[in-house]
Amino acid sequence: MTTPEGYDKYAFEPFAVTVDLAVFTVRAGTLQVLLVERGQEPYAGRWALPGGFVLPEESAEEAAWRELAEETGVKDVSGLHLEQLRTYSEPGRDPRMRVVTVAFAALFPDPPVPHGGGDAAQAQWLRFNAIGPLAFDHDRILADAHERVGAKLEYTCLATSFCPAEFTLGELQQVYETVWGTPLDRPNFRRKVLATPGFVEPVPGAARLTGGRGKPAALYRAGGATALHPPLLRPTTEGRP
Amino acid sequence: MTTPEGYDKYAFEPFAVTVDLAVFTVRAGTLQVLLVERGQEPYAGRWALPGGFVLPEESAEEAAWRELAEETGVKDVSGLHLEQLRTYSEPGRDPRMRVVTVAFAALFPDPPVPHGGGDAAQAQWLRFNAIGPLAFDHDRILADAHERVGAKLEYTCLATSFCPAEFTLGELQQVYETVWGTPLDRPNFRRKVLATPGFVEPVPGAARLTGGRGKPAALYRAGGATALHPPLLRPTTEGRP
DNA sequence: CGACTAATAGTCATGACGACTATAAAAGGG
DNA sequence: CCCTTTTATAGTCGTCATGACTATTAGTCG
Repeated sequence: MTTPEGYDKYAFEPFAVTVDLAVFTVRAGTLQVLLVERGQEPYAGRWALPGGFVLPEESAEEAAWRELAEETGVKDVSGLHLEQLRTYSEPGRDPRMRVVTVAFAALFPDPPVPHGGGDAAQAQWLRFNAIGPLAFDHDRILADAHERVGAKLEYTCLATSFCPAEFTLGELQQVYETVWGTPLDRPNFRRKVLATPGFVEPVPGAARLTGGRGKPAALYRAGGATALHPPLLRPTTEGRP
Repeated sequence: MTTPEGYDKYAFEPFAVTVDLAVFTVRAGTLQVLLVERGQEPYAGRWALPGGFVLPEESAEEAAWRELAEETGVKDVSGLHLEQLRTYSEPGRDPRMRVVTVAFAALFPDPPVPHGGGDAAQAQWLRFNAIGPLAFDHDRILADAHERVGAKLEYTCLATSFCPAEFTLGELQQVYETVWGTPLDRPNFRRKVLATPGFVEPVPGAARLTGGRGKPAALYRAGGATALHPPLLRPTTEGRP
């Protein structure tokens, strides 16, 4: 038996532990993912999820926050949404050695600049729909992350994490439509969002945003609620396992 | 930066990777958890979740299945529900060394015998409500597992995994009430379950079980569906984060 | 000024759900 | 043997959430 009683330095195999991040954003009605291009074998030239080793004195969560700041080039990433997805540990997932990775899903609200400074290997935003095969098992991780985010939009207020501090209901609806890939009825979406206490609250200054054509929309900001009761279910999705 | 490019044997700290299992069952209207008593320091004499090291040639899932069979003493554990919960990686969670654990939640349908054979350190079933402080961070893992199972009852057919192959609707309702700790209205529960296609299907032989007092109940078995649309929400739980 | 666009305000029928009441089929006690 | 207790099953009723629409308002663009 391999119970954790009386650890023997040689009773177990040491593994490398990494974190991998699936960072999403919604820009111009498209869902985008932060990716890095691999420079070395294996999978040289392929795109991969940003990530890195968990350091000796940090947890996987701390490593994920650190990587999130490093890869996006943003100093203050507090306030972003970051949650653990699951852990991928198949023995052959990295051909070089045994690597166990803790995957995270993160949301970037305000579309940041494509790629900032001088670092050539800086991460880039790519359209979720136009992503070819990724390195390692990152296709699966990304698919799992997408499914998780889509599911969480149903029963949490997560969608506001995709939006800037102040947003219109049209922008919020676009988040849902972009992540789910389904159009929603605008009046019904409005009614549902406004009927959920604490989901959004109107910006008091009677502020209105005049972006382009059409009637200017009222501005809202995220409310205090975190859960949606009852949930805002995806349409036409009958039996979803 | 700590990107996974060009692994150096000494660029990372090796961690021990374990699995920990929160195994639930419903027996006689009480929720019970499989626990082992620790014989050594640290936390000697305390109860802990069963678990063990991930072996060099197996994934965390395979390790969890192996541990599930070992700790319960049941040969064939296929068919049981086992799912990954999340990974706990705080540097100080094991005082001896750096251990990253992948936690799993499992369900045992038919209440197995309290503890089987000769092994003195065999795992035992304890009432969920009467569980003192566990070893390590297992209190938190157990709480997370309980919350996950309770949430999954809402929107999946998971409850049938707590029941034997053939069961009455009263038994199924007792699963919900036991895990959630809330009484449910029997006629409404019936209506909801029977109205969900594929949740349960009646046993064809017009079979009826006469257990004790009262009118005998019809027998059902699990249907083909896995998801519940719309979900069966917990009552009186307004804003749940 | 008028077409176009987008936001906002309704309407209406259906379905799901909570709170009940009523009936049926067994066991057990006098 | 009847009557009470117990549990399963059937049905009712009002409310609320929702999907599918239609209508109105307030701006830009030509």
